Amino acid sequence: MQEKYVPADVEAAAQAYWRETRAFEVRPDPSRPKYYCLSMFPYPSGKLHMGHVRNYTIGDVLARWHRMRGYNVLQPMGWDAFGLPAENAAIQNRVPPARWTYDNIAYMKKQLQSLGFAIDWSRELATCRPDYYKWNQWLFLRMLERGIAYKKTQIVNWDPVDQTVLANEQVIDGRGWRTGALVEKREIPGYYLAITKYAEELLAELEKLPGWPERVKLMQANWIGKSQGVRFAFPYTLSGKEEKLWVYTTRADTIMGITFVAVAAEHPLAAFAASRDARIAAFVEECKRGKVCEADLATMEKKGVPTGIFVRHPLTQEPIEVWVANYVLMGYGEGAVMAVPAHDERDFAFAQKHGLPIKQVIQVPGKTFSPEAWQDWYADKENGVCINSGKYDGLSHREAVEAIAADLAALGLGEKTTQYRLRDWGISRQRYWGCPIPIIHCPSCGDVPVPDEQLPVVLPEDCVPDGTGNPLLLREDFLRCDCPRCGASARRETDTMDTFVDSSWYYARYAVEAATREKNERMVDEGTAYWMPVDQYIGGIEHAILHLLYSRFWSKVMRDLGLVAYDEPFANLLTQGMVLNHIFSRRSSKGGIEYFAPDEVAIERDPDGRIVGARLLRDGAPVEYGGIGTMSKSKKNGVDPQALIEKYGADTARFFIIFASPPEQTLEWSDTGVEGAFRFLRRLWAFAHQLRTTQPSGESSGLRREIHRLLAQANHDLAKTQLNTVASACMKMLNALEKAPQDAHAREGFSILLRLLSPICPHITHVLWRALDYGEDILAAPWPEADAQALVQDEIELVLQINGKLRGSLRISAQATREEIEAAALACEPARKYLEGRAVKKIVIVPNRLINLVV
RNA sequence: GCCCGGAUGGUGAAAUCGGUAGACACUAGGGACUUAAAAUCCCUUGGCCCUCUGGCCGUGCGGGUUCGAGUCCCGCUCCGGGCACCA
Repeated sequence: MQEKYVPADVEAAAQAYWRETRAFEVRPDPSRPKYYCLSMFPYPSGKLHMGHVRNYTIGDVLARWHRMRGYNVLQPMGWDAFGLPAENAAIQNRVPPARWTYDNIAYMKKQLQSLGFAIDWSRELATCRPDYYKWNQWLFLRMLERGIAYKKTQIVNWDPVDQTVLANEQVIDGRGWRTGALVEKREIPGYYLAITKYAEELLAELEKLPGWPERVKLMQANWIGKSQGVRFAFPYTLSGKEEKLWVYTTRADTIMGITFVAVAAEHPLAAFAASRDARIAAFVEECKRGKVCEADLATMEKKGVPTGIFVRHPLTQEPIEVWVANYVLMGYGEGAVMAVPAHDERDFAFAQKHGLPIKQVIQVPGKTFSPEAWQDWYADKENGVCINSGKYDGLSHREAVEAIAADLAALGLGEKTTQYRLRDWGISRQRYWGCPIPIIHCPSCGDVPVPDEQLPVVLPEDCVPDGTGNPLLLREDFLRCDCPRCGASARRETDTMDTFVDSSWYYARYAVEAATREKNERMVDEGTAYWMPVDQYIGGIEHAILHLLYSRFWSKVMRDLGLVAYDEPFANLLTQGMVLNHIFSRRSSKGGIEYFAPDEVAIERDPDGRIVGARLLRDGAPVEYGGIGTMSKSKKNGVDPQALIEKYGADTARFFIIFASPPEQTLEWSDTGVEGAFRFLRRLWAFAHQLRTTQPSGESSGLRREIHRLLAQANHDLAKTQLNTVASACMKMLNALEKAPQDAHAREGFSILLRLLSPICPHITHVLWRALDYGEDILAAPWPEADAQALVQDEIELVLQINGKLRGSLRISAQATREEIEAAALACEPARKYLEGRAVKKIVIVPNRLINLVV
């Protein structure tokens, strides 16, 4: 073995060995437990960034650890290859998205390989390949047959200059990113997937996922947003006709406090009012400005106009005016709400602004109501009782809801219902670089599904979008086709699918057998049945809701079609914290935003070290500081790990990112400390070199006890995926080995250290394992377990507290009884000093830890 | 605005069930080795006080529970993630 640690040589040797032995290509094997370890596949944006390195290193540590513990481990990799950035790149460089994407994949694959991940590359897939997206189309057609996929109108962001639909991300301060034009809302048709049909199951089965973080389950539950309430109608007469205005509320107990009704701008009643009143029409028009996004709607100033239309209170017959308000969402409930200003904060703000009456109908004992200012107790469901509500006075929230629902039902004007916040999933995108929706538009037959035998509908790969709309609209060779039903000439649908469709089932596809992939006559197979569900899924917390919920939904649809047997795709989930970096930007002349990498700017700080501004190094002019945020290509704040790998090697990069912080925690990027990781590996190498050439002498149980103590701790930490302290344990082991005399236990200790470290730093440990003749392949070595015998101690140290304050410590036999400990504590020097003869009232003993004397 | 997290030295962090706060590292300072540099090794490194033994304070802020709180409870502040067309 070489005297000096040269990472490039070590890593080349280890990687060559894995390649030659096909170390990570796996097949189903019923004789061993399986472990499907999956990291979220990357979008091929160009280069890896530190978030990827973190994600895949965490996954690789878990994969290698399980493999050494005897599991049959599958760890695949692929590419989430459709998406907007490829079109942006095309606009900028006039390169077809396909070429840009494939080039990026090739480069990023090399980067991943240089990091030495234990990936079965024979299963690699890219979602932009027809052999993959064929099955998106096939499953979409099955959903269409079952009424799970359907067509309706959707509201999109419209750029009136480019005549194109914009993503929320492309709308900056209400304007199109390229044109600077004011964005409008526009209604267009699109396909939806009825995820709401699965709302109840998606919610209920969260409880069957003990391996998921509580916070993710909580976020999903809130997103699904199940509520029990009452759907009821306000009758009204319009142009001589009896009509009903339906609303939904969870606070039927406040029904006697209604002082107005508010409808969304898109509500039919608003449209009717607008048709006869220019002021209302202008307001409805105003509501169309701005982008389609909940955050924008929620932070908007609450505005509204009265319609002059009155409905009747269903219980009192009192006339109630209908308002059009911008805070009512058409997509939730009925697009209309009863307004009870006294007990709903938004209604309160709206009523105050427009001088509408505020009528208190709930009282919490001991509180005083004032219409002047909102107080949180006004919305209290737990402690309130009805007042000013006639026969309902004195009833609690629950009692009043029951009574009022019953009365409304008796009148035929309402019923108790369950409502979900979750909306159906709109999958149509008016974009080129995505999976074509397999529909043909026939002038006589209408929308006709593409027959299965014509799948896949292949996307032409040579288009170059220019930002002015979907280039497929110009491709006659793609557009023209024959109607499968009547044979007449027809046109293909040009909308493509949301990229979340691609990522909703890729994990099941990785698992199929090679033969199935080659023939491509089945979406999934027995390989899927063997490997699924994923035993450990690892990915960013930013996917806590959408991607994970869509994947759960898609799995359930596949199950109901008899394709798979599992209910849930991911048994255990590790949500990796984001890797953050500073964001710098500047307005472009057109009103768009241009981002700059942190190394392109000079940062200015105030005396407290806070960043107050920055200047672009190129031109010296100021740029705006946008705080810190997740590393992304679009914000140009990603850090390419390449330089790190080239300078220190993959093992150092891997060790450093694992050591830097626990996996679930957000990490503000800084490479301070990389040197320390590298120094550790160099010391490891030097120690191995020296261990090879020295004869052991003497016997010291101290070292063995220390190594096994650290091992027990590290195994405990591994089980809860707290990997940073496993890295620390490795450092502590090396410190202990270096300090101890080279006794008979040094070789055992070092073999434990190598195995414990190998999932994190697989290259150096592979090479040292062989160099020290521990065996042929460290991957085949058994995972080390702590020897309980080695941990036994005769004497322990107890902390002495007096009134909870640390006052000293005492050494005592590990077998000492409670009485012996108490006697020893009372007799020791610090106790006598601090007690000063005062009587001890109480003695608290925490076994093996401390004794606290309370006086 | 709504939902979900986070905050511990100059820095990344540790503290397993409410029980010794700051393990392990980084940075900085001092020293050894060296012609020199690199590398390596040793020492110091939360703040304040003290001649020493040692003492007091300290886990974002303000309260509370407890023999004992970084950890539990209540109320805030700031930062991050998500909000359905970024992925």
